Parts: sequence; structure tokens; C-alpha cells
Amino acid sequence: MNEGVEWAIHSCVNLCWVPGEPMTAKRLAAFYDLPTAYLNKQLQALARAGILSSTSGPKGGFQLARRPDKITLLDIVIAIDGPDDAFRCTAILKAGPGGDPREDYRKTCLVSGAMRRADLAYRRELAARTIADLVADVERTSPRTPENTRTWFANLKS
Amino acid sequence: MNEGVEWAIHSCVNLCWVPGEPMTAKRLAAFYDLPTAYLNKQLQALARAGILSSTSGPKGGFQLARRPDKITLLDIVIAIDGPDDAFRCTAILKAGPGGDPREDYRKTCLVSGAMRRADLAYRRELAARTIADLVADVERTSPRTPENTRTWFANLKS
DNA sequence: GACGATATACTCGGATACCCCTTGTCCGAGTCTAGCTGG
DNA sequence: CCAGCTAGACTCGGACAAGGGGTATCCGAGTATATCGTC
Repeated sequence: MNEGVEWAIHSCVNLCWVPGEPMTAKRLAAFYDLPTAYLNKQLQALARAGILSSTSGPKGGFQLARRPDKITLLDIVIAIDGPDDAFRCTAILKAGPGGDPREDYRKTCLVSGAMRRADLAYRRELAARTIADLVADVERTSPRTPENTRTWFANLKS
Repeated sequence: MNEGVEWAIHSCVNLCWVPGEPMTAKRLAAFYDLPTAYLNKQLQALARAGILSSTSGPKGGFQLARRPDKITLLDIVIAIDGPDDAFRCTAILKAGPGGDPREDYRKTCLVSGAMRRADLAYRRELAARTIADLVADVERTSPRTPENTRTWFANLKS
């Protein structure tokens, strides 16, 4: 899986704690010492998916496009990593004896079905978890994190 | 995910239907018109994992090392694709403010935990499905497949 | 002093190289078989 | 005719290239701001 998924999730959580004005990719990258341009690329993907809204120019940056409880982890994974399943059925039954070139083995092949069921379980788990849930969990575990994050970004120079 | 996983599962199912003598990688590859040497590589991985047993020389080949109901899809996925999770936590919290270099964020980071939970759901689904289950499902759906497969391999020349 | 045009600096956005892992291939080690040779 | 040896062929096994996608970077399009000039 794409490494940017991790960056994207953490960045969305941080965006929850510093609301109001847009946050630039540069500042978000500085928080975790990440390569700025590459994180920018991931945030662009989130913006294309409608998860973030982006504004250009000075005082520009990224901010959440909708409420945190309406952003699931699956949304982020799909935005960054693409909509394809981990297991991709290449329909090798088509090349085997008795294979029908017109049949859609992604539907009928039982091997494909078993793997697809696992993929669905994975996605169901991700879809059940929102950014708001994560934020709430962190605030419950270490309540000072939101305030610390806000002050850190406030004291950030450049 | 590695494409060889699909080949490996289908090959294991076929091995269930042609028991007794070992089956060469060449014959298994011919069934689906796959590159022989590369399928051999995947079968080697299954042998290293203890799923298949391999014998060299003429009359050699691969056969199941244990009963089909003791081989889960997760075993095959791990053997081919490696034991790593899809989401790998790089512990970016370590680089952030207040990050403790000694802490194991793979355990404590809540983002990592949420992703790990999804991974576990995925693996649980795969672990609950054995080769024997797949074989039984196929035999229920199309009962003539085992016999057809046997005769196909029997009539295969080289 | 106030308003407007302009130059500037800063942001996102997409197009462009680099690199590692998956894919694919090849030749060597080991082994069973079949044939040959000698008794 | 039978036992033993030897040569051969066939298999797995791991080491060796080639391609594609993730990783990383750079420069251009667009915009809010601050400055300067004019009224």
C-alpha cells in the first residue's frame, strides 16, 4: 500500500485540531519532517476526491471539505491508493480448458469470490472508522495533544 | 498484491483433484497457459512454507504437504506475498513534536491501530477459508470439474 | 489622504526523472531411469 | 540370464536481467497582498 496513506490520515487529523484558516502543505510537512512536494501530491489527491478543499495563493492551503465524521478511512485509502482491490482476478480460468472467453470470471470464479470477500471485510472495517472517531480516540488517550498541536503550528515560523 | 497468489490457489485446487503422483510445474503451468519458470518460482515458495512438498528428478514434482482442510488461503497469501501487512506504519509520530524515539508507535499510534484492525479482519477472513472449502464449493457448483481436470491432465502429452 | 493599478511573493497543480520491487528468464545441483557391460 | 555400473534426461532450486509503479522533485498557473503613483 502507498505510504502516502499514513501521511494523509495524520494530516487530516491535524487539520481537525487547527481549524479556521487553510493550512499549507509546507507547514503540514514540517510537522512530521516529510518531503513537502510529495505530501503536496497526496493532498492534491485528497482534494480531487472531495475530502479536502484547496485554495491557491498567499493565505491559501488545504482544509477539510466536509465534517470529520463524514470522512472515513476508506475514503482516504481510495483517494490515495486507488479504488482497485488488493487481489486482482486475472481470470486465468479463461485460458484453461473449458474456459468461456465471454464469461466474467470476476463474478463466477470461486477463488476470486473468496478473495473478494476478504477485501470486502477489509473495506468494511475501514469504512466504519471516521476521522472524527480517530480524533476522539486521541483526545481521550492524550487530552493535551490538540492544544499542543495548535501551539506548535502557531509558533512555526516560516 | 502479487499475481502469483492467484496461480498458487488455483494450482493447489488442481492438485487436490489429481492426487497420488507428484505433478510437475510444467504440467500445472500448461493447464492455464502460464509461464512455466515463473509458476515454478511460486510453487517453490509454497514448498518453503511447508504447504507443498517437492521432489526432484524424473517422476518428481509438487504435491500437497498436508490435508487440504489444513491449508488456509492466508497460508498461501503469506507464503507468496510475505507476512507484512498491507499498511506499514512508518511511525511518523516519532519525527513529530513530542515524539519519543524509544516508543514503539506500531503499538500505540491509534492510526496504526485502526489500519491494523482492518488488516486483521482481512486476514481473519482468509484464515477461515481452506483449500478444502474451495474444492467443495467448486464440486457443488460444477460437479464435473474434478473428472474433467483429471482426464485433461491424463491426456496431456509432454 | 484615498483610491486604483501594478509588481511581487506565495500557494497549489501537473508534468517530469529516479529507484525499488514485481515480473520473467536462465542455467546448475540433484535424482530417477534406462540401457549397457561383464560375470 | 542377472547384477552392477554408467550415461542420460528430467526435475526442482536459486541466481540473474527487464519492466512498471511508487517515490521524489521541479517549474508553471493563479491569487491575495503590499507598494507605489496619481487624483
